[in-house]
Amino acid sequence: MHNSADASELSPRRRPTMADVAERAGVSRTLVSLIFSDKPGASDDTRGRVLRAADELAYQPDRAAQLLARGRSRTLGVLTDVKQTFQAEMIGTVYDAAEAAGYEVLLSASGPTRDERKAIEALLSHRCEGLILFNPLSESDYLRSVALRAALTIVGRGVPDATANTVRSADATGIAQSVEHLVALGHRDIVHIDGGEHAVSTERRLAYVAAMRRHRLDAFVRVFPGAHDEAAGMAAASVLLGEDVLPTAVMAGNDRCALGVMDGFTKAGVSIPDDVSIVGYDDSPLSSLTRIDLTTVRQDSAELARRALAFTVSMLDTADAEPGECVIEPELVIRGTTAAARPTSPEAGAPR
Amino acid sequence: MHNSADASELSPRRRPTMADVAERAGVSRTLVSLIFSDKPGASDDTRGRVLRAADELAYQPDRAAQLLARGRSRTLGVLTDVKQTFQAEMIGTVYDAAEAAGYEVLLSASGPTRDERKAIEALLSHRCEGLILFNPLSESDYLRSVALRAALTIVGRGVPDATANTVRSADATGIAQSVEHLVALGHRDIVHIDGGEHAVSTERRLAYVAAMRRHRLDAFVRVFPGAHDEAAGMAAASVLLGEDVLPTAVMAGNDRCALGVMDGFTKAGVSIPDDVSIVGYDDSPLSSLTRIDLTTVRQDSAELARRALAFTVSMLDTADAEPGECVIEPELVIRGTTAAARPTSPEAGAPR
DNA sequence: TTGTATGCGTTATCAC
DNA sequence: GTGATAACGCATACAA
Repeated sequence: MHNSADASELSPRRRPTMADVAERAGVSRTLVSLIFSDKPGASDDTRGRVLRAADELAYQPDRAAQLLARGRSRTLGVLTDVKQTFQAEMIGTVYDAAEAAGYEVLLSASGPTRDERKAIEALLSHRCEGLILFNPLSESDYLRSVALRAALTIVGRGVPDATANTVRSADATGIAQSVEHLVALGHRDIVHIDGGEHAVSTERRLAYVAAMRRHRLDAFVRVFPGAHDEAAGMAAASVLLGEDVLPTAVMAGNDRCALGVMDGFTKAGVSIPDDVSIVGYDDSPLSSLTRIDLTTVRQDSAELARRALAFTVSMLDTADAEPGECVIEPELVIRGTTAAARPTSPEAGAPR
Repeated sequence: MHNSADASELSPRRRPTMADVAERAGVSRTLVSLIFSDKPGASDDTRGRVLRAADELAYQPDRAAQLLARGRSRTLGVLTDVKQTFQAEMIGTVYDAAEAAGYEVLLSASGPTRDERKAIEALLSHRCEGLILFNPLSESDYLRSVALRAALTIVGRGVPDATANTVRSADATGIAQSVEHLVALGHRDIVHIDGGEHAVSTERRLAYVAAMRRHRLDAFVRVFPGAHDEAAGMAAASVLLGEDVLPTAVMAGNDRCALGVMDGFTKAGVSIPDDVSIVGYDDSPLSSLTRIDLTTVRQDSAELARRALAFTVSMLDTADAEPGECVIEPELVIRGTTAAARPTSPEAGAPR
C-alpha cells in the first residue's frame, strides 16, 4: 500500500459533486439530479442557473455513484485483441451502434501477455450488463459462467449449452471456396497453416480437412502449426523451404499469416503465384494493395459487429431473451496470389 | 426511457454482494471486506470459509462501490484510435506496465466517427486518475482543462502551458533524416503528403519544410493535403499522376499513407523506386515485408508507451508532481523504396 | 416547482 | 478476531 496521506495531498482538486453544484446555484441536490437526467420538474430559469454553475465547476456526474444508485448501468463491455486489425475495424461499428441504442462501451484488451480472464472480469466488475467477446479463447466452462453474469455475445465461435448469442462468419464456406478455387486451378498439394488455439482456427482447420476429403485429396492433407501473425507465416515458410518439394498452394490461417508466408517465399526466390499459390483469410485492408494482391476470404466485419451489438442489446432490452445465432456467409476474393498449379512430377507431388 | 419493470424482470440473477457472502459464511460484512482486501485481522479458518462461500456464489467485488467508498480508484484511462496499428502495439505495453504499478487500465476509442471529447469524458467519468492520450486532436484549451482533472500524459504532441507530461518521438529528426537520405540520392523534387489535423502531422510538415530549406530546396517545397490512411495516399498518387511531371520522391505522413501512394503508382505502371522514391513513417510491421520493403522512420513504440505510463504513475504516486517531457530519437530505416533520383530535364524538375 | 429520506455495495473508524 | 456504524455521490419515491 501507499502512504495514506496521498488522497488528500494529491487531490486538493477534489471532484465537484452534485452538492457543490446545488450550493453554488442555490438549489437542492435533487433539483440538480433531475436536471442532469433531463427530467421534468425544474423551471427553465433554475435549469439554466444550475447548468451554468455545473459548467463553472467543471462538474461531471460520477459514474460509480450513478451505477450504484441506479439499478442498471447501460454499459457494454467489449473484449478485443487490439493488435488484430480485423477486430479493430469492428470496434468502430460497435461504438456507433451502442450509442444509438443508448449504451456506453468499455473496452478491455486481451493479448499474448494479458490474461483474457482478467480482462473479462475487469469488464464485469465495472458492471457491464452485456459483453461482446471477439474470438475469446477461454474454455467453454468459463464462458458459460460468464453468460450467467451478463448478456453474452460471442463473435467467432460457438459455446455449447451457453445462454449466449453467437455471431460468426461461415468459415467452412470460406475455406471450402478456397479449396475449390485452388483445385479448379489444378492444385492438389495444398497445405494449411493453422491459426493456433483460437476457436476459429479449429473451425478453419476442420473445414480444410473436410474440403480436401471431398475432393479426394485425403492423401495431401497437411496442417502446419501456426498463429495469426506474420512471424508464424514466416516460420512456416522457412520450414517448407527446407523440405524436398514445395507444396503448390498454401492456405494460411489469416491474412497476416499469409503475408508472412509470402514474405518468406519471396525472400527465398520462390515466385508467387508461379511456383506457389497463397490464400489468406479476412481480406484485411492490405490484401487489396497492388504490391500484396492477396487472394483471400472476405468477412463483412461491419455486419458482424452490428449483429453482435443488436443481439446483446435485445437480450438486455426485451424480456423474452432468446439467445440468437447468426452466421454470415463469407466470400472468396480472387486476386493475384493464386494461379494454375505449377507442373509437378508424379512422385514429387506425392504426399510425404 | 425503457419500461421501469426491466430491472427486476431481467435480473433475477442479482449480483451477489458482500452481505450475501457474509451471510452464507456466517460472519459479518466487515470480515468479508477485510479478507478481500488482504488485510490482517481474520483467522485462517474463517478466511477459508469466507473465500469458499464467495466462490460458491461467484461473488465479485463491485468496482463502482469500491470506487465510491475508497478515495482513489487506481485506474488509468487510455485514449486510442484502435485502427492505428502503431498505437495498438503500445496498448499492450501500457497494460503490462500498469499492472506492475498496481493500476487498472480502461480503454476508450476515438476515431473518425467517434467524438474524442466524449471518449475522454467517459474515461474521466469512470474516475480515472490518470489519462494517457495517444495523438489527441482536441484543442489545447480543452486538454488544459483535462489536465486539471487528472494526471495527464500526452503522446505525440505538446500542449503549451498545461500541467501535462509529454512523450513524443523527435519527428523533426526523423523527417530531417529522410530528406537528408533523399537529397544524398540526388533528389530535389520531394513532395510531402500531410497527415491531416493531428498535431504530429503539423510537426512533420514543418520539419519537412525546414529540412528542405536547409538544403536550399525552398523552390521544391510542396505539401499535399492527406491523412494517415491508405485512401489518402491513393488519392494523392492519383492527383500526382495527373500532372505533367512526377516528383522524384514522396514523403508520406505515415506508413499507411505511403502504402496507398505506392499502390496508386504501381497500378499506374510507375516503378518504385526507379521512377519515384517513397518514404513512410512509423515502421509498422508491414513495412519490412519483402513485397513492401518500405524505407521509413522507426519509433520505439514500446519505449514511448513505457515512458508515458511511468510519467503518469509518478505524477500520481509521488507528491512533488513535476510534469515531465521526453523526446525519443527515431531512426531512419532504409529499405527498397528509395533509390537514386531518376534523371530529370532541367525544366521538368522545376517547381510548378 | 422544490426539499427530505432512504438505499446502492463497499471501505474505514471505531468499539466489543 | 469480530461486529456495528458512518461515509462515498447519486437516484428516487415521497412529502411539502
